[in-house]
Amino acid sequence: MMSMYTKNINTHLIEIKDYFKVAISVDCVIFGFAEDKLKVLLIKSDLNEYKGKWSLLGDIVRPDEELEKAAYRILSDRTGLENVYLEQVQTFGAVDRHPAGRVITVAYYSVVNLAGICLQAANPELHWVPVETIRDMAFDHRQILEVCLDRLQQQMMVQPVGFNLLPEKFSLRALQVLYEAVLRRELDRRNFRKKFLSMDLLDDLQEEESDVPHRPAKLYKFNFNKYEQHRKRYLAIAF
Amino acid sequence: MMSMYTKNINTHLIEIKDYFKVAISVDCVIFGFAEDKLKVLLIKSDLNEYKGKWSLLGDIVRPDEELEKAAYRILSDRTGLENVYLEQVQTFGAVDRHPAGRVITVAYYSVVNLAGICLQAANPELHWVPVETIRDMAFDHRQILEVCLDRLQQQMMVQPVGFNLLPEKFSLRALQVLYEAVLRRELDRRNFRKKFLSMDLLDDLQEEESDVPHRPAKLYKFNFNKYEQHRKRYLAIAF
DNA sequence: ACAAAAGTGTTCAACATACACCCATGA
DNA sequence: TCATGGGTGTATGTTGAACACTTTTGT
Repeated sequence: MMSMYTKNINTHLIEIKDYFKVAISVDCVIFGFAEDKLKVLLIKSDLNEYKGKWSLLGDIVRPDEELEKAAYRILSDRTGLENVYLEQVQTFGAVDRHPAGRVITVAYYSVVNLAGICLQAANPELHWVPVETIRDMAFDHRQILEVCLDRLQQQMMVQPVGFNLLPEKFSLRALQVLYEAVLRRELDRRNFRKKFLSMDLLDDLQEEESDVPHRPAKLYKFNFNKYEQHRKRYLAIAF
Repeated sequence: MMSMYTKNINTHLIEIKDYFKVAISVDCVIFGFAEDKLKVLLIKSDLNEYKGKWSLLGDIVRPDEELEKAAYRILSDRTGLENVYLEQVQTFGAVDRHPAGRVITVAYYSVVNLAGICLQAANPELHWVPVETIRDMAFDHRQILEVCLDRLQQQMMVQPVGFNLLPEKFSLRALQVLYEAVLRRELDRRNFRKKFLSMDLLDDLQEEESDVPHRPAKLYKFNFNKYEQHRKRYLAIAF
């Protein structure tokens, strides 16, 4: 029974049937951004059925634990980060989705600044994998990833989630590369800059990049406070 | 044990603890439209704790049942309708949300043409309740309703879900009244008509209203096929 | 003839898109 | 001086918003 809390339900086979008819887990799709690519934090599955395949970070929810708390626990256990952006996406409950029995999983996605993370030394199997290189995954995790990626793309256009993927100080170029990587399309540089500068939510830090082999870019910081105050509501009917 | 399948987890107290550590249920927020008002199908709770309060339609998920199947089952049991629009919204898992123990519930919303529904005679407690009159509800159902209503409002602006709330043949006026009721704001008639007619997704049926004490309106039908083919993808970055 | 809702067009402002040149820096 | 990306403005088309009168029907 103890092992239920210390082992990971996705990487170690547990006879859930002996404890629960139905078990609840949380799976986290943790997005990061590095080398101009969108990445996801994944672990190699230990489970025989899925030996060597990539798996999301997940765990069962403890009987007295809130769902969101469980997601934060997984996140801080694996990345050491607290207070990160986290959002529930969807629940996956296919009867045969887990070989150990009926495991219904609630998927969350998170966006973190990958640069500020020391992966736990205890987990050499943990890797930041570029999203576009991912093919097979364990369980239905490929599908979960897909749905979370869709959600991220939608949110990026409507809320300032992207800034959590960058360091606090960033150039407009970095921001654009990020948007292009997540939305998977090229954007016009002048229009992109115009748009973000005209939103008036980027604080000009009066600083510049250094150590670049070309003209250094100005650095900005996203003003979350100003955003919270001037939040736009969404109006147009269009489909 | 048998009673778990025939009784409703939200209206009859069951000692879940004896069977499961955690139970999974599905709750359906079923929207309808009548008398120019958005309504939800609700039932009076039988549970002592929530005697007389409104409750969503829900039931526990059977061990071998897909989540979505469970939602469809609830829907067709209560409304007799098949093949309706149904969408998963969010999962609610607060530790104390159900007095019978830990019950994690997956919320779905549905939109149906209320006119085509005969409520099951076996359920005199079932009612179409105008959304704006709803105050207290059993459990956390008020919160669930709120979240589903938000989602419905968002979807209405981006996908043609609204048409499922109307009869097959409808006037532009009826469509506008529906949008105004769901989005809770007035819309300009000329702009509304222009927008929907220019989408070119409404088939002019060459029919008119009858028995109205004024000039009869033309009737239209939404062309779902055409929509599926010309689906817009959503582009602008705005927040 | 009157009441009640149907139907219709134009103007203006805001915003998305397309597009090309000069500038600052390090090598 | 060259290579590399940083930084800028204008013109055009589309779309949303505001707004008032005529038409058709039933009573």
